[in-house]
Amino acid sequence: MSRYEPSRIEPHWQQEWDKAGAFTAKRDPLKPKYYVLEMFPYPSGRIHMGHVRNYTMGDVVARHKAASGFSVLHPMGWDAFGMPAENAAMERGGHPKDWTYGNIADMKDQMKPLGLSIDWSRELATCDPEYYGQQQAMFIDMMEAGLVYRKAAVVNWDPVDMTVLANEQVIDGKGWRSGAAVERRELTQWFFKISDYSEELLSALDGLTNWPEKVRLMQANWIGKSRGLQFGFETVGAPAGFETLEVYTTRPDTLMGASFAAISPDHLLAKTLEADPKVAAFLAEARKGGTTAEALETAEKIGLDTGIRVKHPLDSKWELPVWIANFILMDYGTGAIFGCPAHDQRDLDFARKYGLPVLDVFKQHKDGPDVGDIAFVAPKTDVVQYVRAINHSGMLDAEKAIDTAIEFFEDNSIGKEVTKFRLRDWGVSRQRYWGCPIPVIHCATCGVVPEAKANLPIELPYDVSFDIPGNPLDRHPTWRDCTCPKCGAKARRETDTMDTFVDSSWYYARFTAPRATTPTVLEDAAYWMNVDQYIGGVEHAILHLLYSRFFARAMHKTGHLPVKAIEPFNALFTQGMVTHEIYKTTDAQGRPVYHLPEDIVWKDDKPFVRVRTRDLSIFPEANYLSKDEVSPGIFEFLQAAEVIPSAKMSKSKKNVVDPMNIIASFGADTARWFVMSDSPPERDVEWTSSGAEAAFKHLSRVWSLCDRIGQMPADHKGEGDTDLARATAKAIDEVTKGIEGFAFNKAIASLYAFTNT
RNA sequence: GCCCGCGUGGUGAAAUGGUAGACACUGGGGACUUAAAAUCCCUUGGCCGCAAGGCCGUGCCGGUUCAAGUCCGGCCGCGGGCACCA
Repeated sequence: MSRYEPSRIEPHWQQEWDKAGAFTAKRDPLKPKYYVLEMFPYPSGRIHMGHVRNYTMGDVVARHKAASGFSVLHPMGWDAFGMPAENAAMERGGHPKDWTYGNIADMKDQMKPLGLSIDWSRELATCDPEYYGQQQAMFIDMMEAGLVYRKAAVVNWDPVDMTVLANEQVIDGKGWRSGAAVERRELTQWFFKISDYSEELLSALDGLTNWPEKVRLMQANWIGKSRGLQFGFETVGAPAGFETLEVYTTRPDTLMGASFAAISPDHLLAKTLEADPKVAAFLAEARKGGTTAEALETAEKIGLDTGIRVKHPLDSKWELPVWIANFILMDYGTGAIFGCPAHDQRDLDFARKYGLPVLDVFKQHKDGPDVGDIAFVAPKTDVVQYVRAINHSGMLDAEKAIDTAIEFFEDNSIGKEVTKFRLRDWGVSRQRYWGCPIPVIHCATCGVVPEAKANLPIELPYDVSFDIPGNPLDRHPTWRDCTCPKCGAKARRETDTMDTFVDSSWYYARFTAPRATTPTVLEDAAYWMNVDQYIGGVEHAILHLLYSRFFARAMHKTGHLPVKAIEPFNALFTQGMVTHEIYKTTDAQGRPVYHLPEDIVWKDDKPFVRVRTRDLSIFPEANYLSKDEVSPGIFEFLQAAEVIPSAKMSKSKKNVVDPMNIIASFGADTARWFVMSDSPPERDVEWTSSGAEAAFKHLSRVWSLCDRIGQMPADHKGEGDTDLARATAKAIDEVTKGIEGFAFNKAIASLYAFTNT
């Protein structure tokens, strides 16, 4: 009888797999291929249970497919650029590069004992010049293909750190690091023309039948297609060049309820009027505050009457005032609207504040024309009674009324149907050091010129310092200074780097030929693409996946991917988090105090802190009290405690379970088994030490069971036992279905049932 | 505000429209042991009953069906996404 000793078995087999190159992906013309990919990690330095769950799912699929006769590609890499490395350099000194590569080495050491079937020969890090140099080559190709351009855009600017901040980095209108009030600034930035693909990225979602419905919906909403009418108001008293004012509306059926027109503070007309000090003062006021959702939400609606008038398109004697209003967005529609207060809440708020008329289009308000303070927005699917209609009368389906209105404008050549998308072009400029340098050069005579491909990669300089705010590339003269690849004159290198989402938008393609001297090798890409199964967190449902879908199309256009790979992920699975229950109270100073459930044992309805007799030391970071220290206070503590059953694991809550400790105590298979059991994989799973112990016990039982069978005489091994044969067949069937249907919890349950028989 | 998803024991959860609660955790009882740990066995939705057994149970109210956790309509609650997008 041997004992189940994972610490002896696991390293042994991991070495054997390594020696045999068991997981090295090979193009095999005799086998169907299968590409399984988990979203690659950011090298923070520590793996956590979420990683274990994510990679175990992929590993189960990869091993299942390999065993089913597929030639499997299951690679791993590092999403290695980004701000944390720079923050670490600023806070602790050192260099982002050293910090990142150190973390990669540490994390790889932690991942190895998990025994994943990964082809490590294809490992890549996005901060390798070998990787980002190819990204630069593609950037240049995309410039030539007209998919990249520069334009001025309004951004969140932190005046202390001297950098652009992402919206998520602005908290209450202040920079998250500096605490300085964020300004809206117009900067010239680089953009990818993702909006060229709005229609296609939207319609192709229908073909992604193996993606979660939820993700497809979120993407569809993000792309945000809408159909409407665009027309020009004839202006009265406007400056030269503004004889008409183009507006866009999705509700032309309410045009007879118009009572004003409004333009964005960023509208060209507003800027033209800025010579007027009153206008200038208003625009300054309107531009204050960040561009974040919160800032916009709490901002009060303010406006200024320009004195300009426009003629109603259906009645030239009817004139409407033109206002500049802070709630009109420049980058949607034409940056100008007609205001219909009765049937749009924003317009109503605005009209009430400035005393503008409110005209009801529908017969909604029996007691009179006043709609009060709540606008009536007729759902497009409703049949409504129009009292002020354009070219029809009485009851009509709102959708049809919109159609007839558009028809009327088109028939009279005074407007046309226009489809708009919410999706904006992707701004990729970052004023940061630790990212992929944008490979262009600013030349006094030639303008903006792409770097010559022969000069790639444009490597980041190592000798930089982070002791003063701002982008160190900006103040690195020998790196910045260069010669123009076109005319040979002295020129200046672009110091912006790319958004790290660019790095992760094509790594799946690079894995098919990770050492190639071109971004991809079409032959390899044609064999391995698409990713058959992609697995990762829902938090990437929109940005990463949308950018990747765009990038695959751009890579096809620039000749780096075959046409079959334009939709790169055949199937997507979004897995839930690993959470951990926690007891929370506050100490005398009001600071939160946390206790983990495994600290506490209930006995006769009284809790006391667990004293471990076995030296498992699963949670060395938790504060254990010895028996003598068990104070009566623990009872009061738990009485007052707030129980948070599914708290996300986080350092501040001290409820992080380090996979390394679990592996040390129970082995990797226990950790893997547990995170796959219990909860359906798309849902959060709650980590419990009892559950982990149960997983270990079960694996031990299986071990001793096999041991006993091994020692049985041949004629007692159960051959010919029809009940056993039936149970075996059932278990195989259920496990197969469980794996293929991403119901690992059910596969595991059926294995429990099998060993219980 | 708009869009989407989910409500099943003490807990995590199972259940092609067909015996609700598989499997696991926790709790209770027992065996082994000087004792404990480990291991094994029994039990564990609620109520009534000594028992055999019975009744009630999938958020709430209705509907379809021979049959509803599952399908349809309405409510309530929770969670997620988007949001001055005209």
